[in-house]
Amino acid sequence: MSDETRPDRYTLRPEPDDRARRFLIDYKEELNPSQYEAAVTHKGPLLVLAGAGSGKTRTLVFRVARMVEEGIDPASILLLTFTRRAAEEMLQRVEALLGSRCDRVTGGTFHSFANTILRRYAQLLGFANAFTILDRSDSEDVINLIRSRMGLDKKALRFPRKQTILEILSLAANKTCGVAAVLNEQFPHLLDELDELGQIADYYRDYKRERSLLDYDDLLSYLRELLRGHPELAERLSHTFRYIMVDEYQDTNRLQADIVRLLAHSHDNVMAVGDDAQSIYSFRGATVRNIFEFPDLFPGTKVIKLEENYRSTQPILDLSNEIILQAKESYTKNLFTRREAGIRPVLVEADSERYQSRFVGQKILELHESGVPLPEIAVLFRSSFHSFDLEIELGRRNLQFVKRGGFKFIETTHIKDVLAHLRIIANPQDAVSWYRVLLLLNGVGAKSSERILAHVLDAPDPFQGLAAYRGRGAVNTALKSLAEALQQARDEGLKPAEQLEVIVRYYEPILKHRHHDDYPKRQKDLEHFTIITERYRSLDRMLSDMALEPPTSSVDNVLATDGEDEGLLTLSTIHSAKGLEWNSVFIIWAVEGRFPSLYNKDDDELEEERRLMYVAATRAKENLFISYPINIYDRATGMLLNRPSRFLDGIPRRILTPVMLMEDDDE
DNA sequence: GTCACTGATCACATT
DNA sequence: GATCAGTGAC
Repeated sequence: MSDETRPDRYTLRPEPDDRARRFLIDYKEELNPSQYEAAVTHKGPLLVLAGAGSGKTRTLVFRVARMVEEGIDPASILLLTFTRRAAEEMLQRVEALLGSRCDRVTGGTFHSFANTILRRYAQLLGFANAFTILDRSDSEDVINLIRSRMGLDKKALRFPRKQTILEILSLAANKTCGVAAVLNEQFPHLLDELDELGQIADYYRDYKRERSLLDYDDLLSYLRELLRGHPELAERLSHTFRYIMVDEYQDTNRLQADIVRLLAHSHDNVMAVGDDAQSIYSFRGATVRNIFEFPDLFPGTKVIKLEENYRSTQPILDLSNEIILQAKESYTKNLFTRREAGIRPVLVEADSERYQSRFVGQKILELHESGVPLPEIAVLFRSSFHSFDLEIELGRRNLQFVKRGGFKFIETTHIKDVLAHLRIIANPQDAVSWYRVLLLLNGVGAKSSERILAHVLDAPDPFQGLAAYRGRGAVNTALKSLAEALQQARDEGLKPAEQLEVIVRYYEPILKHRHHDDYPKRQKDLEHFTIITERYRSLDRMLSDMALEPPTSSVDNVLATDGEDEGLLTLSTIHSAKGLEWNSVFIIWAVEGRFPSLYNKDDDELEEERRLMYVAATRAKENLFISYPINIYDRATGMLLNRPSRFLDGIPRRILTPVMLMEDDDE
């Protein structure tokens, strides 16, 4: 529908001050003029360029509240965020303002939203509704299988590894371009393999389709396909969700933009919020261009900038501005604050990683003693493994922490193993899980599992098929006990946690055999995992959640599950720190080779690393410490890391104060 | 032909 | 810690 033909009956009421009283909340009092403007503009496309700490979340919260107060049905509001947590937090804050009226707002990530819609309409695309979601390592397993079936692993010249193949296919999906374009742009050295990669892509797509498997990208791709191919459904959904808000728009990709465009097709009521200076997810196909092209996608877009920073003191902002000022491209905003006074950020050079860790540990204790609560302190780093040494140091000082980012609990082999059994129960056609489960059996390798699987999937009831299969000797007994366990766990009357217990009981001997060294630790993990699953009533729901929004804590932190971070210090990758803030922030490993990482060499990648440093610095409210160890030998590359991060080059001492570490031998 | 085990090699960020 | 190639055992 063009702009002309669309009836636009909405008129913004004039608002003399006395009229404002009809609202419970005094929006003008609560928000600055730009924020207010954003909160009361409900019709038509709106782009909010919100700088770091500019009260973006607050604006979104008040905007939802305002809509509900104006009588807009909460069920017609869709809030798409980067993590489920972000959505939950916002909706809780709205609830605090208005009570439970707003609990019918739909909120979540693009992926979880796609999952919800596809569970309902997947059959329109020829999928079973009980599809299984493949996480990254599942997808890699499939790629591996295909690669060996196509005989590409035996090729004389080396063929790319499964991670690389998947990365290429994933980028092609997210940027909605062909494999050839991805190769041209990012993997020119693999252009010779274009044909084979294309074949793998086709094979992979068909393989998943036949078995009702969807990877992360499929959730989005098929949602788009659904909307494009079924206009009447698109119309209906568009009508259901008449007010759409997309947070962190700078980290969305072309595919997501397409979805937003289609969803809003009948009304154009879309608010995109983001900050071009904080775009840090290009590895997921996100491009900062997306946010700039929003007005092209939605002609007539109103643009609002939020430039006042309420988070950080002036000295912290000075440093942040300095970091981003040196970027090659320039950004749209200039942040300012009224929090003039404050402590200057500090740059600490340490002789070794140990000294860096000791400095951080000691400083954290000092801050804590001077009254900063531990949950108000965070240590940020480029890569998850950068904190290993510090974790030991913190343990020594009895400082407990939650770690965000990095390997997740849910991704460990033993958890994935038991989940695979449950996934078979939920989707008996799930060949990926069948493989995983069969390969666990002693005497069953790649070949026999293919044979067994062919037999199993051919049977009208795969479980009967398994029970009927005749293997040789020990293999046969193993298969029988697997069949038995699956039958038992399949009982409709069981809750997910109980089903899991059946599987764990069956799996324990396998675990013992395969991981005899750290068997007890892994067994504890499994126990803990059953506790996590107790809140679920539906197996499908639980499995989707585990794939899309798994418990956030990383491996060793399960005990502080999803840690409402009570009393705990935070360790986090910068990526996982997006949108968060702390009174005091440490950025460690600010050294060339680690940050920026050695793997990112071209200009665009380096620009993104710079934005990453900017994101890190702008997390701090009052205290910011940047540190780097010097003269570190990097074994992986054989390089000596001996220069501070280029992003700190040339920053005047009055903005970033270098500090010497003094030895006070306490050991 | 098939599988299990050993030791060398390499490791960025995430829905 | 996970993965891969190589090797010996059945």
